[in-house]
Amino acid sequence: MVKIVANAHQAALEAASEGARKAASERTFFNIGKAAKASELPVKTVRYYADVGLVEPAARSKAGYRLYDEIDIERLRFIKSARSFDFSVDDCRELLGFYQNDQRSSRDVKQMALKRLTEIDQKMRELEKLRQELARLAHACPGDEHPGCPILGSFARS
Amino acid sequence: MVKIVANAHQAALEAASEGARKAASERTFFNIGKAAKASELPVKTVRYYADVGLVEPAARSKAGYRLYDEIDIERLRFIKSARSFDFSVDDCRELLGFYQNDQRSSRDVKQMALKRLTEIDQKMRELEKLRQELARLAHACPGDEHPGCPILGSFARS
DNA sequence: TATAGAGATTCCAGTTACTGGAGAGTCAAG
DNA sequence: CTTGACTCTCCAGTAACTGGAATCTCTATA
Repeated sequence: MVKIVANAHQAALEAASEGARKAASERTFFNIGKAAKASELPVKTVRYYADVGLVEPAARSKAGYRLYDEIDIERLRFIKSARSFDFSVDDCRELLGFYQNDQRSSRDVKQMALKRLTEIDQKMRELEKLRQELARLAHACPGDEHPGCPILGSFARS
Repeated sequence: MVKIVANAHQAALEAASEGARKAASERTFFNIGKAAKASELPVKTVRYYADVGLVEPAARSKAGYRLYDEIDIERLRFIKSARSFDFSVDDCRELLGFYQNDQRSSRDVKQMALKRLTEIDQKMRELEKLRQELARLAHACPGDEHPGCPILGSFARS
């Protein structure tokens, strides 16, 4: 039996009792609005992830509505987390692949994490340099009604 | 006397008809390649800045070549510096406006610098949080040939 | 049952600051 | 006169969405 949940109240009920009943032949679908809410992503973004083949809905309704099952929603949540670390969408695709592959090695995942980490470190070093220099300039600037300004001066000179 | 560099023999005429911005005598023009080299910007970028009205060439040759004078090149260099602090192109437009306006107040410039500074600080705080959390996860990951991985686990859970 | 309103669809455009490339014209040197 | 280096304009693509238009579809209510 296939169930489609499109109503908020009903969806809540289904979601609530989700753990209790994964009875074999029963399947609960969520349309995009519910999937978005459940994964805390904007609808537009969920649709985008489907478009780029990152998380495609398990099915479509007769009317063409995207239908997400619980595993899809898990995937969406996974992506949301990975994206929050600024992994690119492509990296997310790869991470999701690892996630779904129980033959993976944690080595591969760790490698990606370390790579991302060095990128973050690099970015932070750059920002720190900018911050220092800009702070120095701002500090030297009187910030009054006169035109004399070491910030502009520095930009002009360098 | 008007001096023209880089194949721009018609520039004199055009510049003259535009009205003298430099007292009547010597004017040297550079075509986009020279201007790019002088400002250490890619040709494409210089052209782009012209397109978006950030730094428009003082003149055009008969054949339609962009002709930059020294002041233009100063502007390009100014923009390059400002951009290196990650001021947006719009902010650069504003900063350039200040730079070229001797009625400016250093207050306005300083305000922009401080705003940029808080943005940088904000970004650094975010990155620092990411870095810590990701480092924690990576540290906890064995990085071996087994599938068990706290990084994936964390993404799945959160 | 008619209908209003919420929510879904696709497709297109815009965001930022460029960058790459095609096809064509221009210039100086040999 | 040809060659090669430059330059021109215009179009497309980048990353990861986001906004909006025009058009269904579903459901709750009068």
